[in-house]
Amino acid sequence: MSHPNRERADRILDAAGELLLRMGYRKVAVDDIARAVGIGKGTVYLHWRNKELLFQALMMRESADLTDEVLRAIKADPAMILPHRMIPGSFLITHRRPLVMAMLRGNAEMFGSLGDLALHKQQDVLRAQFEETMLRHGLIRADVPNLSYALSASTLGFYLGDTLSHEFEDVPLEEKAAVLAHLIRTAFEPPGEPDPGVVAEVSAVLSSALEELVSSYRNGIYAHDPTRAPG
Amino acid sequence: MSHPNRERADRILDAAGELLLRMGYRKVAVDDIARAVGIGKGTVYLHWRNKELLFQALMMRESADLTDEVLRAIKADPAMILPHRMIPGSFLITHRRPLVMAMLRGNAEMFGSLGDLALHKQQDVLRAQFEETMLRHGLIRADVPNLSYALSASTLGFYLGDTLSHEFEDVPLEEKAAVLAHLIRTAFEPPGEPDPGVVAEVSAVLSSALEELVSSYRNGIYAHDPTRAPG
DNA sequence: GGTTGACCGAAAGTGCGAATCCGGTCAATA
DNA sequence: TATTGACCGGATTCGCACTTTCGGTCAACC
Repeated sequence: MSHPNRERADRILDAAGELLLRMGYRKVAVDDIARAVGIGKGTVYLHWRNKELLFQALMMRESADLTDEVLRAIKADPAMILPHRMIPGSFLITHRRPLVMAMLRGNAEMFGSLGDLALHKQQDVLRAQFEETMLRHGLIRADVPNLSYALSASTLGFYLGDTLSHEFEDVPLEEKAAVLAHLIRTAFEPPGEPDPGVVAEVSAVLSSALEELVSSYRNGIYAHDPTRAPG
Repeated sequence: MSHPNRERADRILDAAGELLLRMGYRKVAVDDIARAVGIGKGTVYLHWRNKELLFQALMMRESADLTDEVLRAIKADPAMILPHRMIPGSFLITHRRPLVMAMLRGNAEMFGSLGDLALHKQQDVLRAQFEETMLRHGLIRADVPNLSYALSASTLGFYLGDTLSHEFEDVPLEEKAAVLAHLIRTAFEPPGEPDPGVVAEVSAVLSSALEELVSSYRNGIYAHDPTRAPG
């Protein structure tokens, strides 16, 4: 094997993440990252063609890890796929990842020109599939108008909550998640208990979709390794 | 009467609002406003001690007009006080006022240092009163956790919706309002039809609260007129 | 006495050459 | 042959003098 070793790539991404949080995209020099890892700057370029791809890889890894965490929660308890558990659960998991939070908030000065990373496309596909599956199995009510927008708009405020207004920044995260759970359950789920068989089935479908997403993210991390010939 | 006439003050505020929308707070010179109205710069200072107070008055007037519009809607149909009508209704009314929208979005470059204007205090009082009244009369369910936060967070996303993400900017405003109505009704209101007597009573209470708020705003507009001695 | 616009000073903007930074490369190195 | 860091050049920042803008005042005017 002639291509740069993966463990080193991870150490580079670790350093990049730490520096990104501390100083923001523009003020982090590739040289800083290399020095933090104890390698030469040139070596970094053996892993990614340029700075932007390096940080894209970082965010890919972050997304993969986050998705994996959600996936494990579902494996541990299939009922986690119910919207009123899935959505607040993801909310909590996401909030433990400062890089993802910064990206969601479009933190302009942390991520300079570093675009939307095209992560959204895959996420959008998954979200559409989530909604469709839930609807088909009766786990989301059929009478919600414009479901996609409804879910986005009603969830967005929870994520951006204390970015503006600071009014509720003292409310503990778990309490916010509980509010979100109430909102989702009452506004989007049908009354009554869900059928356990349906839950198991949907859980399986969703797990494999998430697994696919995780590995698609993971592939992306090294997709730009210059020593690998393109497919 | 020796103090500057009110009709002229309104013309000044009209011009200020127009220029504010077109060029933003910093690029609007007091002289521009005066010239647009056809008066001298000094005359503007007969109405407000400085530029900031002028624009605060502008936003006061804007808030008063908006609140008044909501009030008239309630007078026309008392059932408008029901959360699932009041909140989407205010949403629509607010969206027709570009200045208020810009302020809500904290449009930093439109309102330079122009702070939060202390409008929030009065609004917060009203909101608290709204929630308390609704709860007391059973028009909002008692089992919603952290009601204040729940309402804020679930509503916020609708207001900020296409500021970020642009994903749903093609969805017509009326459809967004309909989604919001569904959300509020299912998540915050009890099932079944409300008692018409209760609606009438709450409508009266709320109307007078709104009237008070409107006149408090209106008083604020000229509160800084230097030719008027402070109370 | 209501109104004005010339006037003031602080602050923001402009122009520009010098100095610095930093992404990306590649010949030298181990 | 994997790794490196000196090196290149484009872009950004800095320093600084100069100009312009503009909020706020007030003597003069109607």
